[in-house]
Amino acid sequence: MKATYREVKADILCRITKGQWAPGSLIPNEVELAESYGCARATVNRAMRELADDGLIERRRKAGTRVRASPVRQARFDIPLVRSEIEDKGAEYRYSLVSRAIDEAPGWLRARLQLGADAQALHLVCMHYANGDPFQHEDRWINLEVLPQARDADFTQTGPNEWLVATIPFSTAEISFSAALADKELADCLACEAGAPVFTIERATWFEGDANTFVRLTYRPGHRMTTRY
Amino acid sequence: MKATYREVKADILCRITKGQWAPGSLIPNEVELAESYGCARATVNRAMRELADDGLIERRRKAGTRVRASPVRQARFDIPLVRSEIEDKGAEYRYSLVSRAIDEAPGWLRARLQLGADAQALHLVCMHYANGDPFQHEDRWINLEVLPQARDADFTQTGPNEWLVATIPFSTAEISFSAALADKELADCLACEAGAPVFTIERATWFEGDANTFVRLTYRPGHRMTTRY
DNA sequence: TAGTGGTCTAGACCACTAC
DNA sequence: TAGTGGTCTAGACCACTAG
Repeated sequence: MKATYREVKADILCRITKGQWAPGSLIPNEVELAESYGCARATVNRAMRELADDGLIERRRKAGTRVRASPVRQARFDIPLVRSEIEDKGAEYRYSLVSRAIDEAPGWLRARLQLGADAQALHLVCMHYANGDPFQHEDRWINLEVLPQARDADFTQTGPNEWLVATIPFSTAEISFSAALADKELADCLACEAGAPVFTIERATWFEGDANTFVRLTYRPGHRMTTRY
Repeated sequence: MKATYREVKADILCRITKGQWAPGSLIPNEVELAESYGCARATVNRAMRELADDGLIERRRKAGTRVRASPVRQARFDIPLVRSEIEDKGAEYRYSLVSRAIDEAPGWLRARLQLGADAQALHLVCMHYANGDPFQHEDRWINLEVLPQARDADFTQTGPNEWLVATIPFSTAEISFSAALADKELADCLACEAGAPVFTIERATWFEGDANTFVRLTYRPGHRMTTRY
């Protein structure tokens, strides 16, 4: 009795996993549960809301709450700065600038970021090392129309990622994961063979409607992103 | 005045993105915010709690609430059933069983799932098609010690995924994304060339401490997982 | 030890929607 | 239109922890 919302949540979860409340079936309403747990309705509400957020149950006004027929599995990944990713493993982080150039944004980039016809972009290629071993290759474009100060920033000592995090408070992003082949240049940087399969993350970010940067991060062969739920 | 928690959340988010509250800086406490928004403290609390869940702020009792210095970017992916993934695109789903065998679990699988030395496993290879085109290759192992009924299940018409979802109410999982090369067999199934880079998802699931299944899902070349935040 | 967030309550009103 | 979840309130007490 006098259960906390955590206890209520755990108990409901338990009943679902044990099969007591089968997939698709209706769960008692909040008032009934509050009575049976001896707590306030708000407490049950919070427990149920979190379960709904976790994708385990489905709630609809008037229709009540049901156990999801096929639970929506959600994987949640943290996308840290490379520096933290490496240092958290206890490895030593090193950064290096491979190349820097200012150019008109190529067509595919203009399309992807919805840029104007003659948009100027800063193109950086960088490498991130863990204990001296190639860890991640970074191919970055920065929109100079929106971030003209990037032109004068020094990217020889620290990566553009850290500069951007400090410069842009927050932004929305589109992120995608895929597999690619290492071409000759990438293979040289990552110290692997050309034709090796590599895991890549692409991310485009916008701030107040304007695209400010696009980056393709390529990990050394064999890299995995792992999570639990 | 009389703001809802959504309005409070939006306003705080706005102040952070606009740079009014810089990364690392202290945010007014709940009581102060409640007064300035003209709402109850619980309303501010809910807004702040959600922002903390989203990784934008950090809260500690007594120390107060701060804007995260480097926001933990979190990407959330839905991992749907392949069937839904395909049908949601408006494509026609088709399933096909490639092979079925019962064997001792190989060493790597026993290690990965912490199985006993002579564990029996059902090994299934399946294909999922979208509008007739190869979409996903499924290489699945089911632990027969825990799920002996899988031995008699019919996997010629529907995939093991749907059977498992119906059989196991809920389970914990470890999921990982990586890149691989298509070998000859995979290439034949996916109608691509051997040596093509492919995106793979591996998932192991446990129910009450016992591993019940391991699956490697391989998508056709060019597949992307995308999300926004 | 004092200040902050974490949680609970009892009650209220509202918004949606299945019937 | 009635039943269900969604949200807000004013107040209370508790748990943690920085100083």
